[in-house]
Amino acid sequence: MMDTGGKKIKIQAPKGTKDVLPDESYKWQALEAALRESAELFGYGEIRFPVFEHTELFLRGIGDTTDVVQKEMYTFEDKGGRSITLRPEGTASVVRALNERGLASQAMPLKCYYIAPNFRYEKPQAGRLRQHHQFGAECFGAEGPGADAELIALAWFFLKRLGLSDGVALNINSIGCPECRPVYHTALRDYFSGKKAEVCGTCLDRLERNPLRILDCKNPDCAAVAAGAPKGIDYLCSECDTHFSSLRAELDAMGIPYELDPMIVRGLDYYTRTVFEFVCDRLGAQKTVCGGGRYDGLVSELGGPPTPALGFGSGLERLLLAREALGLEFDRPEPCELYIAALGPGADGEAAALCLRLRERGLRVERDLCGRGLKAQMKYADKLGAKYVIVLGDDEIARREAYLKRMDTGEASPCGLDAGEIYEAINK
RNA sequence: GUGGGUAUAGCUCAGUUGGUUAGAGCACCAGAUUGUGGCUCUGGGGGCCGACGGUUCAAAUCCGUUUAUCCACCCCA
Repeated sequence: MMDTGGKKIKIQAPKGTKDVLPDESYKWQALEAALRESAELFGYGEIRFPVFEHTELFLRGIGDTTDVVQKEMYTFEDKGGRSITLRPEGTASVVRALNERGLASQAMPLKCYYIAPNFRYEKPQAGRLRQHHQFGAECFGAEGPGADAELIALAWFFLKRLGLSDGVALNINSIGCPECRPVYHTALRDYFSGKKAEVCGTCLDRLERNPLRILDCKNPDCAAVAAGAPKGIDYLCSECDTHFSSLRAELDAMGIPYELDPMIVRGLDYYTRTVFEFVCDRLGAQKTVCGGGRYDGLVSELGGPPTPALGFGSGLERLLLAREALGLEFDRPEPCELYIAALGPGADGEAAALCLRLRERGLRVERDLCGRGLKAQMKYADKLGAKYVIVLGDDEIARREAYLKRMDTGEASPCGLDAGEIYEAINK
């Protein structure tokens, strides 16, 4: 709320954005800590990159026929006349950054992760925002199915660590490579061309642009037609087929449960071979909590050396929603350990100094900053969950001694007004 | 971009067939014999009833428009 010439107007957060205030940020911190630890256990190092990029990067990287590029990007011209876009997803930026640094000279495999905001001009709904945050992991230089298995294992690992393994299911598919996919596309086109009357308008459009997407249409009529469509798995070339079955064997060996889902089609054009998603069915319509796959062609598409690669993205907001749906809570932050109630202006300096000395020793200490009376300060200390309280008045300062009161039992014992002594008394 | 629901205090919501100065609970602040929290009691601050326009003697209430929000489609994390 701000006052502009007598009229109060409310300025609210832009559509599709969310604030995280201190009473909730501990959840984000705990979530992020779990994600970072998981990534690092798997040998992934953090990468940081800008929030905006040249628009061209996403046009080439994501594919200019995708919905993300066609209608969801925050694109603008900067003062230098460059076309700039707020990053709608992380993979293109990672590839760009690594190419720029000379990917070919890096030790392979190169594994990195990020936790970063993405921006898409969408119509918000449950689990879908215009600014959302993703945990992403990308692995470069590993062609074999072991990399796919390890990446999926990482996703499985952090989801389990977050307590979501029971609420989440893994679906995998292989959409083939530039060798075998055209064969399948042709088969799909042949199939759907004979059924044009039975599918919806957008699917007719998809038939031209990307017939794979028809398989994913939620329209019941289209789904019925799609059910009889040729299966991509039957058209994989022998290399892709071997890759996919080896991946499944490794997942089986690790005991990671999954379903084969021929309907999985990722909406980003760069995927090849393995695609997968973890879905939480307690989550409403936007229930994919982690999705990714292999993108062997992207690095060279963006000007780098031909490099096999794969990765996933996982939405932090959805992870938090999933935990909430399952009734899981995060530990609250440590409460205040000591509250110093100062009485009268003479005590303020003493209280300020004690607070600083004790904070230097690593203690969470608070004191009155609002000029409140003793009773109000005690109430506030209680609200903070303070474990101890010291009342500092002229008397105590003159005697250099005060009572250290335990808030849970109410008992108080004398304690000298010395940071060291107070610290010892609290930590004994 | 398409469709539906909802807009009253910081939060959760009441508000009778249109009728005086718009309510409760929680939260916040201050008191209940001068320096000690939780329980209880009392009091207080805080809303132009989302915004604009219309009908009416009279609108939080009826009508229209708009904005926001929620949910679904599309797409995605």
